[in-house]
Amino acid sequence: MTAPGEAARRKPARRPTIKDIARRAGVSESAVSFALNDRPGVSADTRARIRRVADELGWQANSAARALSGERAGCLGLVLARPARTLGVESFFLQLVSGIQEVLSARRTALLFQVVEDLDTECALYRRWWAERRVDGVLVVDPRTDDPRPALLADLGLPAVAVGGPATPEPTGVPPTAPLLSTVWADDAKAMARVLDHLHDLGHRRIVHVAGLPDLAHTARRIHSLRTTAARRGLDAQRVRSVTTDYSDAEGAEATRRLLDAAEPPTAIIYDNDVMAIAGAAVAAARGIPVPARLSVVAWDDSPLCRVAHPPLTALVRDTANFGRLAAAELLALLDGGPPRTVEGELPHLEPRQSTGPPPRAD
Amino acid sequence: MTAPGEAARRKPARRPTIKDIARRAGVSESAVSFALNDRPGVSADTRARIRRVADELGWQANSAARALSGERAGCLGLVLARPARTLGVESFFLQLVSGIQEVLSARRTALLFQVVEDLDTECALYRRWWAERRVDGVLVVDPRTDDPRPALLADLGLPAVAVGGPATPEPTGVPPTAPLLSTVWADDAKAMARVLDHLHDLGHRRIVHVAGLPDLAHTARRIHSLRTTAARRGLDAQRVRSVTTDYSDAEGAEATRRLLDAAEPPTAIIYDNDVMAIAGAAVAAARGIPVPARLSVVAWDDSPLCRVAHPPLTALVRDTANFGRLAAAELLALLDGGPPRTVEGELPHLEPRQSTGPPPRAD
DNA sequence: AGACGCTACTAATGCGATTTAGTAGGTGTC
DNA sequence: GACACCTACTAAATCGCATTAGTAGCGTCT
Repeated sequence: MTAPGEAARRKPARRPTIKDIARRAGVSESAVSFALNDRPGVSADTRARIRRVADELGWQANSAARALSGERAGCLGLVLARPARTLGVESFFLQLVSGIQEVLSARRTALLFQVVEDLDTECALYRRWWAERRVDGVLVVDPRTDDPRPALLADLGLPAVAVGGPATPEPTGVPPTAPLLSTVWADDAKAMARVLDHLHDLGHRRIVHVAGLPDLAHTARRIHSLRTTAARRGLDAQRVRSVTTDYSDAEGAEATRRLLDAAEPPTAIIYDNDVMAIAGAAVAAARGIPVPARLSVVAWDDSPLCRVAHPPLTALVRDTANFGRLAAAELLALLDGGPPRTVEGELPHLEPRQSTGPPPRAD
Repeated sequence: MTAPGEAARRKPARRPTIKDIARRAGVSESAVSFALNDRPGVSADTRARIRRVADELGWQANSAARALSGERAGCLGLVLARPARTLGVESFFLQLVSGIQEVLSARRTALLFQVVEDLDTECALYRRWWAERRVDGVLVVDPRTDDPRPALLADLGLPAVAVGGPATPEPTGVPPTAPLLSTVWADDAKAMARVLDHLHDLGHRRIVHVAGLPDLAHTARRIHSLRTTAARRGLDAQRVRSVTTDYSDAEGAEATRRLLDAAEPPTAIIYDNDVMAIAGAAVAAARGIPVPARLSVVAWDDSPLCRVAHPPLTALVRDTANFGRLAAAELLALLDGGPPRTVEGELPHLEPRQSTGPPPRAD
């Protein structure tokens, strides 16, 4: 009657605790804790013995117990706010995540990953994770021009790294609490200038940038850079400009159609992601417009697709996994008490392929 | 001197505990626990009052404390074992994950997601998660024909759902411990039969299946189905066959090149994913082989890319997010003490687009 | 009126670690 | 030899919640 669940299902192996180690090593639990956490208070001999026993038993700290007493959850969070519709073909996130985890796994830190529909849900999730003490910090992606997240996170005291750009250009007004927000970003402005230079040097004068979501910070930076670079080169703002989309293949194709139907169609188009670039190239192909003879195409972000496209697309290549590594390292540094920093990742470089060339003679 | 960290960094808001609620509601902590967990032992009035106070304080259970006392971590795990190289363009996983999380978030369950290099690391990770009590169960993807994971998980007593196919056809030998493994799968065999029927009806007699990794269970099922369906239809096994790849665009393209160079090139190719299909179509385009006039192309798994390709690719469409929902629901049922089950997801359906048509007359 | 049972609670214990406050035992000092 | 002092440990408290074992109060039955 008092029998412990000696039911049909055989009980799986019990997980060893420090108590088990203590008993087998003939010491107290505290000694075990000291030994396994590299704290002083145990002799080298005892420490070695305890370590050996722990290994024998295959002991691993119970993460819940550790989190409860030690303040640290040993877990970081990453939320991706994307309407399911645009959860399309993008290697970006898996690459980023794999880079992040390379760094985290070395530190035995787990990553909580969640896809949500919108920004509000994302914020609610941060609150919940904070209240539940589920994560020690978060990686914030897709920073926006007017972003509520840094303030929220500062308020909660949740350490964070903004991946992809300075979410807040400068702390404005009264800091609510000391923000623990680092930033890892790439110089989109300079990259855009390089692309424009490349096209301009080839002879293009009518260049359109099919941008992504307008309220993302990096989109704003790219648009701004296009404008200033064009001005610097004395290009006509009517002919060198940006149009915004939602990053989907559908809007990329639609924008391309509109552009090609215009009285003075562009001779080069820069797409803010690979999917739109492919979609755009397909539109051109469908209309019998040869690439690059009559239209040059550049994709921001490379992918296998750009390589297998016909013709292969000139692309801005960046090492996304490395970006993830950088971000993870920065967040860990923050958790270790380091100061918030702003770190610049590698500048994307232009990989010329067969989708760019000089514009048709008439232009 | 005894001042609590009244340091430079202002202390972030303290998270309320049940003790705070108990004090404010004038009851004991146990009463609060009962009230908030829908257990008997408190009157309706008191329960309501406690709930109100908890809401006011914005209380959320500390996940570590709950895990420590309540046995449940409130967290599930998903490991993706992929060499970084093939972490390419695939909407499959993000879609799957977003479906999974739709179900989980309703139950306040988090998802630990990790990308690793290989199967061994994946197994090690399961062990660690188990030892650390980090997860209550896991979702196993990419089941293989000879898969070590079911046995390991059964051994650990870690509930799991195999996503994408019966990892073990039937429990063979002595079951180590009662396995808690459910399966969610799609009938790849029937889907393959449909594809083959479609192509056969169009008149194709030389059909090649460019398959993915040969040791994945669903690849095996597709290959087997191709063979038996071909036999049933009286097709020549020399002319209707499968070749395997690693799913990458590079191998997809390479396989296509080899096939097209053969003495009797196929008139139709079925690719096991969208990336290879696009790469294959690009190879055909590069050789001036018109699709579908001289070569029909079918992609297994749809994506925006198939739609924007030129011509748009005929694809086997499946609702991946829904597959994720199904898997998550099954795992939760298992955690609630339900029996392991095998659930069949929706059959993928063929979406004919412009990449398939009758073979050239000569054939 | 006492035994009984039920409701609505409180007190105490445990989960598995970390951490603080002790406490033996040895060493050095004058 | 009394004292301080360090080393190497142990005992006990703690984290926040769940849970089990009480317990007080009240109505009911015989």
